[in-house]
Amino acid sequence: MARSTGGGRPPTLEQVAEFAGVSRATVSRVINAVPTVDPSIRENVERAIAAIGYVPNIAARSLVNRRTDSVALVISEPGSRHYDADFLNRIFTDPYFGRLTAGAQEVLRPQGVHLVIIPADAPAHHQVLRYLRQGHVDGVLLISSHVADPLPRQVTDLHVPAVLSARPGQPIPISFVDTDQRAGARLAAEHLLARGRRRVATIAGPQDMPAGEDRLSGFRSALAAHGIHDVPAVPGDFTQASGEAAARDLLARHPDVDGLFVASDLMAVGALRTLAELGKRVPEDIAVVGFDDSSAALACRPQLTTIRQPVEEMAGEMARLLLASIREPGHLARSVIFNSTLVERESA
Amino acid sequence: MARSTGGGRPPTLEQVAEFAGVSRATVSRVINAVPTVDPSIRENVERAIAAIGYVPNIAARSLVNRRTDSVALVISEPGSRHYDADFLNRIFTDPYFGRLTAGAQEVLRPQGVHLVIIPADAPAHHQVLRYLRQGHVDGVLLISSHVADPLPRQVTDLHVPAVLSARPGQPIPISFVDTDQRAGARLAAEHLLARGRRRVATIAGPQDMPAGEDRLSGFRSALAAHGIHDVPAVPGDFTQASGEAAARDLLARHPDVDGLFVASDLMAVGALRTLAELGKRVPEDIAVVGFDDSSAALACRPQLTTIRQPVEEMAGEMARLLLASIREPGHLARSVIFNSTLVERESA
DNA sequence: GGGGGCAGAGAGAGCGCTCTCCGGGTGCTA
DNA sequence: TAGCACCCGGAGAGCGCTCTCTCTGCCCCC
Repeated sequence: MARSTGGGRPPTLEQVAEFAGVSRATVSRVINAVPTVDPSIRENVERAIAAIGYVPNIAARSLVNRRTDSVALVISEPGSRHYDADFLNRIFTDPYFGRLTAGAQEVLRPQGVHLVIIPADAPAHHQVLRYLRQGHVDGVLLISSHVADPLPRQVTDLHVPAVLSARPGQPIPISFVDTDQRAGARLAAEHLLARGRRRVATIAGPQDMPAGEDRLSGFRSALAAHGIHDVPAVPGDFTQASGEAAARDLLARHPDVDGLFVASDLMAVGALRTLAELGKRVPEDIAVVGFDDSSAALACRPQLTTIRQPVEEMAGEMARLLLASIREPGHLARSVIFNSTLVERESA
Repeated sequence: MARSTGGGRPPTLEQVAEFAGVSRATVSRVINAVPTVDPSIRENVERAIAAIGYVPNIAARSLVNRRTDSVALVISEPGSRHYDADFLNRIFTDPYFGRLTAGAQEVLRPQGVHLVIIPADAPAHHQVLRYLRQGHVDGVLLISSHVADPLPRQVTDLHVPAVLSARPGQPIPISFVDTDQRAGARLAAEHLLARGRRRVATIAGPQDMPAGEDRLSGFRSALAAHGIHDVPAVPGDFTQASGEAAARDLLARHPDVDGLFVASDLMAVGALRTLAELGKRVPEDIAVVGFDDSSAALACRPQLTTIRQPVEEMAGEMARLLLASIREPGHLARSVIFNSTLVERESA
C-alpha cells in the first residue's frame, strides 16, 4: 500500500502502467471497465493499482470527459434581509432539507454520483454561480421556492443542467418537480368538512407565490363544490408571526369559525398560539389543518393534522431528471407533478 | 454576452487570447491578477473576457495547480444501525450544524474558497473517501463526535489536509478544535448548586462520544468537590425524543430531584415537555440546565439556561487551521481548545 | 497453406490551463 | 550615441487522463 515516496505526488496512470508492464491505455481500460481486456492482464493491472495505491486524478479525467460525477444540491434563499446565520439556522432546523437530501442520495448513490450541499443565501449567490460555472459539478438540484428568487433563471443561463424543486416563479425553460398544491388544499377542505365543520376559513400564503396562490384557490374551489362559497381568507407570509397575527385578525372578524386551513405549518403553529391565548380549544372549538408536515407539526401541541408532500420521492425524481439531462444533452425540460396526502394528528 | 455558438463548448483561454490579440499567457496573467501586465492590455483582455463570456475551466486549472479552491465540510456518522434518512433528519434538525457552517463560511468566503457540505453516514464512508482522494477539494473540515468513528483516521491516511471538530477518539496526528467539555459541565453543576439545588441528576449523552462522556464525568466531579456523590444519571442519544424518555425514566425512579443537568439542549427540550406533563414547574420544582445554547433553548418555554460553546468561532478556527495546512504543506497538527460559558435564562 | 477477420494492446494527440524561460522593446546612464 | 538593465509579453512544455487510430498476432475457413 505504498503511496509513492513520502510527501511526493500521488501516483499516476503512467506509473501503474510501468509497474504492470503495459501501456497507459490499458490501465485506463481496466479502470473504466472496458470489456476488451484480457483477464490475466486485467488482473495484473489491478494488482499494480493496489500495490501502488493509485487513484485517478479527477481533474485530469474531467478535463477530458467533461464530467465530474458529482452534482450540487443548492439551497437558495433570495431575501437580502436575512443574515447568513439565520438562513443556515433555518436550513439546519427544517427536516424538509434532510428529506430532500435523503431522496436525492437514494438515486444518486447507486449511480456513483457524489452529492454536495451548497447553501446559497443572497450574498453568496454570486460565488455559487461561479462555482457552478467553473464546472465543479455536472448539474444542479436547485431548491428555491420564492417567486422573486433570481437564481433559477441565472442557473439556466449558465447552461448547466438543472432541475428545480417547484414550479418556477417566472416561466423559464427548466425541468422541475412539484406537488399538486390545489389537490393538497382540497384534501384539507374535505377533511374539515368530514369533521363536520361548516364555518371554515383559511390563513393563506402570499398570493405572489405559486404555492400560496394555489393552496388558496384549491381550498376555495373544493369548498365551492360542496356549496360553501363564503370562505374568509387572511393572507400571511408563511412565517409563524404572520400566522399569529392572521389568526387574531380572522377571529376578530369571524368569531364563529370552527374549521381553519393554514397554508403552512409554521403559520399554523402561530395560529395555534393565538387560539390558545383566545381560549379556543383545538380541535374541539376549531379544527386546524396545516400544510407541509414540517417538524413544527410534530413539535407543537396539539400536533398538527397537515398535508404531507412526498418530499423524498420528489427529490428522487429530481435526481433522475437531472441525470437524464446530464447524460442526454439536448434533453427537453420536463416537469413531474406529485400528489400529497393528509396526515391526521390531533388538531383536526 | 455571447457564449460561444449554441450548445458548443464553453469558450477557452485560447479564444479570448485570439479575440484580444494577445497570447494565452497574457490572458492567464490577467485572470490571475499578475501585476506585471500593462494596464491597457489588461483592460483590453478584460473586455474580451466579458465579450466572450469566458470562465476558466476548473479541471484544466487544477490539473496544473493541484488546487480546487474548495473545501468539504464532512459530517460523519459511524453507526451502521442508522438509516440514511434518520441520519439526515438528525443533521437537518440540529442547529449545531448550521452554526458550524456559518462559522466556517465566515472565514472561507472572503478567501474565495467554496464550501461544500457532505453528509457521511457509515454506508457512504467509502464513497466520501473516494471523493476526497480524487481531489475534488483541497481539504476537509471533519465533523465527527463518536469515539469509534473510523473516518478521522481514514481521512488522515489519505494525506488530505483535514481538521477535526473534536478531540479524536484515538490519538491520531490531526489538527482539531474542541471545547473543554468538563469545564462546561462544571459550570452547570455550580449553577445548580448556587440555586440551592442539592438533589441533582443528569440526563447524559451517549457514553461512546467524548462529549457525552466528558460532560457526565465533569458534572460528577464538580459535584463531588462539593460533597455530592450520589448523582443519578440516565443516558440519552442527544435527540429530543430520548430526552423525553430519559426524563420520564429518571423521575419515576427519583421523584424528588430538584436540579437537572441535560447534556444537550435538544434533550433538555424533550425533558421540559415531560416535566410539563408530570406537572412539575420549571424552575420552581426542578431547575434545568441544558448544553449547547442551540436555537431550541430559546424556542422552548421556559427558555433554557444552558452552556454555550462558541461553535461559530470554533468552526472559524477550524477553517483557519485548514487553510494554513493547505497553504503550508508540512504544517504540523495543532489543536485549539475553547472555553464555554453559562447563559442564564429562565429554566435555572 | 494462405488470406481474411477480429480481438486486443500500444502510440499519440489532445483536453484547457499555468508557468518557466526567452526575447524584444524601452528608457536610462555613461 | 552606444550599452545595458529592466519590464512585459510570447512560446512551449507539460499537468494526468481518455480515446481514436493503428498495428500485431492468432484463429478460422476455404
